Amino acid sequence: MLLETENWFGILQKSGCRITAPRRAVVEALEGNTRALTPVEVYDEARRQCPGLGLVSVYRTLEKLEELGLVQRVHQTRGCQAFVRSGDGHQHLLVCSNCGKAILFEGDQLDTLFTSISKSTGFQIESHWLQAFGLCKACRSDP
Amino acid sequence: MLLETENWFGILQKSGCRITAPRRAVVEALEGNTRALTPVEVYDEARRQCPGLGLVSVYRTLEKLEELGLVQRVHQTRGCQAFVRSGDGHQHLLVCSNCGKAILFEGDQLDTLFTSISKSTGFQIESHWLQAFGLCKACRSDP
DNA sequence: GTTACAATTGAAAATGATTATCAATAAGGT
DNA sequence: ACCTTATTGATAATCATTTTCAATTGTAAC
Repeated sequence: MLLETENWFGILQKSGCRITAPRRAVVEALEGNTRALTPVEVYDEARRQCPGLGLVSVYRTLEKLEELGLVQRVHQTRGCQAFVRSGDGHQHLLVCSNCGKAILFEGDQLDTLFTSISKSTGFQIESHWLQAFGLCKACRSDP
Repeated sequence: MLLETENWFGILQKSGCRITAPRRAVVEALEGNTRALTPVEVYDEARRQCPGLGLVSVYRTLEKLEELGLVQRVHQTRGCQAFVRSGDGHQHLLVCSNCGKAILFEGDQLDTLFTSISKSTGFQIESHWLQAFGLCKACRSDP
C-alpha cells in the first residue's frame, strides 16, 4: 500500500518544513508517477505546475523526502540518481528496464538468508538492498 | 573462489586488448585489495607502480574490466562508483560499512523468490542485484 | 630484429551533475 | 498585520566523468 500524498505534506510539516509552492510541485510530480525519475525529470514535470521552480530546489526537496523515507533511490547500471515513491515498511524494487515503471515487493524470505550468512561470515548485517530488473507485462506484449 | 590474476591478462588479451604498463598497474591494484576502491583510489594505488599513469586510463581500464565481468560495481548510499574484483558465477556482495572490506556470497534461495514474484507481477525478471552492509568480524571486535 | 599498423596513452578541454553561497522572498506562529 | 526564520532561485564553485587528439607503444607479420 502506498502512502497517501495528502500525508506527505503532513509529514513534511511535522518535521519542521514549510509547505511552499515549489515543494508542492515536486511532491506532486513524484506522486503522479510510478516511473523512477531523475532530478531533471522531476524538474521538468514540476515546472509545468510551478514555472519559476529552480533545479536546486528539486535537489533540496528530494534530499528531504529521501531522508523522511517518502521516496527512495533507484540504482541502475548507469548511475543511481533516480527516485520513486516508497511503500510502507521495508520493500524492494522491481524496475522495468524498458519503460522504467517501478513496483515494490516484499522479501520475507531474505531474513533467513541473512541470518545464515551472518553466521558463516562473522559479519553483523545491518542493512541490505535488493533490486530486480526486467520487462513489465505491458512492455512484454507491446515491444 | 576468486579468479587468478594471471588469468586476467589472458582474458584481456583474448578480448583483443594489449597488455600495457598502465593496464598492468590498474589490474594489480584491484587484485591486491578486498576493499571496494573508487577510481581515484585505484589511481593512487596504481601510480605507485606506474607513476606516469593518467586517471583517464583508470576509467578506461575499469570500464573494460567491468565489461569482462572481472570487477563489479559496489552500490552505496552515496554514489555507486566503487569497484571490487568479482568471483566466479553470480554472486552477491557483503560490504563492511566501517573498513570497506567486501566479500561475496551465493544467493541460491533467491531463484524461488524471483519465480514467485514473476508470476504475481507479470514481470519477466532478467537480472537482479543484492548487496548487504554491516560490520565485519574485525571491525566488530576492534572499534 | 625490423617494420607497420592499430590500439593505447596522458594532457587538456569539455561536459554533466551536484553543492555552496547569498541576498531576496514568503510561510506560519503570534 | 507582523516578525522571525526557513526557503527560494540565480550564480558560481566543485567534483566526477567523458571527449578529443597528437604522440607513443604493443604486437603480429615479415
